[in-house]
Amino acid sequence: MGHVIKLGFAAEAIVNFSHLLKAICARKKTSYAMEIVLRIMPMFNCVPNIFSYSILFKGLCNEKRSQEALELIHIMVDHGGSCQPNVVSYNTVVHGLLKEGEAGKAYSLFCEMLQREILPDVVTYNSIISGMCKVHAMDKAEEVLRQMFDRGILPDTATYTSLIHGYYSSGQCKEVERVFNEMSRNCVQPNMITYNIQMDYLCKSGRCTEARKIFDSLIDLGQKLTVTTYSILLHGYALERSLHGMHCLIDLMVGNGISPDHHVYNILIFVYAKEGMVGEVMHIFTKMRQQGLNPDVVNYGTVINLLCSIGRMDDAMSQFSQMITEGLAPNIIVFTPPY
DNA sequence: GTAGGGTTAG
Repeated sequence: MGHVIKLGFAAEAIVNFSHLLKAICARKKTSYAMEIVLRIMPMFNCVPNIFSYSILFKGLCNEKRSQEALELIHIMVDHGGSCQPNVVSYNTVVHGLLKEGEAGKAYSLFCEMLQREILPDVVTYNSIISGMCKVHAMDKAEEVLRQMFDRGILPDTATYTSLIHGYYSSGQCKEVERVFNEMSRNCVQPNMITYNIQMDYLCKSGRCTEARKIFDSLIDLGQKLTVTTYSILLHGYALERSLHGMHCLIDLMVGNGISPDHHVYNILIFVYAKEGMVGEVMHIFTKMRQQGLNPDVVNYGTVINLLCSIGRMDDAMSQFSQMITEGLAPNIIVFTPPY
């Protein structure tokens, strides 16, 4: 901040402010970022631009404060200043509202952007389609897809990936096949995320072998796999209780230079818990700290759940206290273990 | 040199 102010030249400072705002929002201090945009920047004659505001919108939505983002959009419009929300601003807030289950408000905001003659683009439609797919309203999603074509906006990989995910999770595999065909007809290629969703479905349906075939073919094609892809297959092996498969896969992952993350550790904790190997669970749980990963609320939930299920309530309570000490907010799962 | 969408764990 001192550096930005010392520059004292607003035209250049504005981009530096963007980096600063982004970093502040990443630390979940969006209220502070708002204070900078609305009060401190003007104090230094540095007029916030549309990038500054977009960072705030995204920050608010990430903190589940999309309602406030919506209000800020309205303030900008009503105030009629030189910096007006654009398609990115609307997209960010529409997406945030949908993520918080506010489909009605998201739709109203979508209508507002049309009224202000801000044209929706492929990202706008993808957010809406993905929102529909998440609540398994597949007919509605297909309707929005048609609207999109009517407006001359072509679906891309993300559009089709949302539809594929939606059909898989509502158990309509026949439709998944149709979407894949439509994709290839329209020359839109599946990417890693599409394949991850397909592999996840196969693993959760007890078809790890088929998922593994896709996995291997991606490696053969020289695709850079991420920790997510490994996690999906690892979870598949965990469901099969194939500890051998899991260990081989982790060796492969580490050999390819990818470090285990919270998901990976949690799958390990979970599978050993299911096997009743409590000592091993606690060992993994402490090992993640040594690797510089602080357990998150899901990791604690898994361990507390295990300890309760075997009647070790004192140990469960001590893990619970530790979790609170580390500033983690317990959620409903932590409070509803199977005892 | 600064902003938006689709995937994984209890």
